[in-house]
Amino acid sequence: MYEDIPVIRNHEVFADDFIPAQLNHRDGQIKSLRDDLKPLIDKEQGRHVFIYGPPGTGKTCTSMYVTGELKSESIPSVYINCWETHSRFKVLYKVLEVLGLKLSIHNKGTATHELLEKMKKKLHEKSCVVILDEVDQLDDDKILYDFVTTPNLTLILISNNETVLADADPRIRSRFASADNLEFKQYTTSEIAEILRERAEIGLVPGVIQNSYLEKIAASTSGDARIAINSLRIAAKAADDANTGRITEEHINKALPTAEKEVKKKSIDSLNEHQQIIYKIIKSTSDVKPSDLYSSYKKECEAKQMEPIKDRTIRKYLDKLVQYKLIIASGENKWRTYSIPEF
DNA sequence: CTTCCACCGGAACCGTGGGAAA
DNA sequence: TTTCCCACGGTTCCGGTGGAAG
Repeated sequence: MYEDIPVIRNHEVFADDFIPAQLNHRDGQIKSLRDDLKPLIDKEQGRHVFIYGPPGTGKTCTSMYVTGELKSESIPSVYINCWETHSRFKVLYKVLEVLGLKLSIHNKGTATHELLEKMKKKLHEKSCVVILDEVDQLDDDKILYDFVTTPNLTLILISNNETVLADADPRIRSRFASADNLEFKQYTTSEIAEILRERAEIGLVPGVIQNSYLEKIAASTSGDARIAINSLRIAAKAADDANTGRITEEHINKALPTAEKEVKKKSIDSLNEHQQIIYKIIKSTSDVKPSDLYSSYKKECEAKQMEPIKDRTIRKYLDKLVQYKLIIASGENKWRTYSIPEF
């Protein structure tokens, strides 16, 4: 009989969507965000917000933290990740769902404009906040116009890219001219270390990890809190599985590269069969020319006895892979080549 | 200078699947 | 049930771009 020596006390603490009770190192942004949304409490129009900054800087977390505070004022907020929910229809559908509108429709058979009308009617009497995470993944910016012309709806747009709105419809841009622009800079190494300490304190059994290990993780994750927290989670899980009762340096060393790969693997897994073939070809041939890519792809399909998709669709897929940052497209027209990013 | 070539990407279109009204 | 409606993913069509070849 083995004695179980747990290391992890609370798994939720290490989940991507965990919101700590006390959010540190983002005081300025939290205050701005609160001010922007404050009018809602007095049944007035809030100020739209545009949040930008590199991954793992607390953009999503901070938004959820502040909008969470509005719950006690019974102001609902709708969080939408535009990676998963990217069509105008689906976004509206989700908003209605959260607003508690009973929808007899499941998915098909209802016109988008009908959903829009329903939403506008509902928001006549009630205000709400809509958070659009990864806005640049929307496949149609009409939805932004829909939102911006809906009274009592305050938008929080989140993106890695500071310039997403630059080529949006001018009517959207003008509405966003008065929006609050909030920049989230990369965390410093010591800030990451402190965030890890906070998580360890509530998520791990006391004393199972040395401070210096937390600092080691912090130092090797270049300001990305999500990767840092995932590293800690993976190391803790390994210690739990090995039943060592504490996290060793070896656990840390193994966890660091795994955490970075995890994100990539997740997106590769979500690709369809054709996209995976294309990805593999690019991976095995550096700087592939489009014509070579098409022919290799067709050959591969023949070998697998599957119907190849058309070139135009391949181009659409390539576009998607570039957005996922799984591949890099360099050069224009004739000189276009595709390759896999370094590291 | 004109034609050709390889590629890009917008727009319209089409078949499919599934809910809803008749 | 049948008929209609509609979102969605993929396809068809095609104009544009810019260097190379004639």
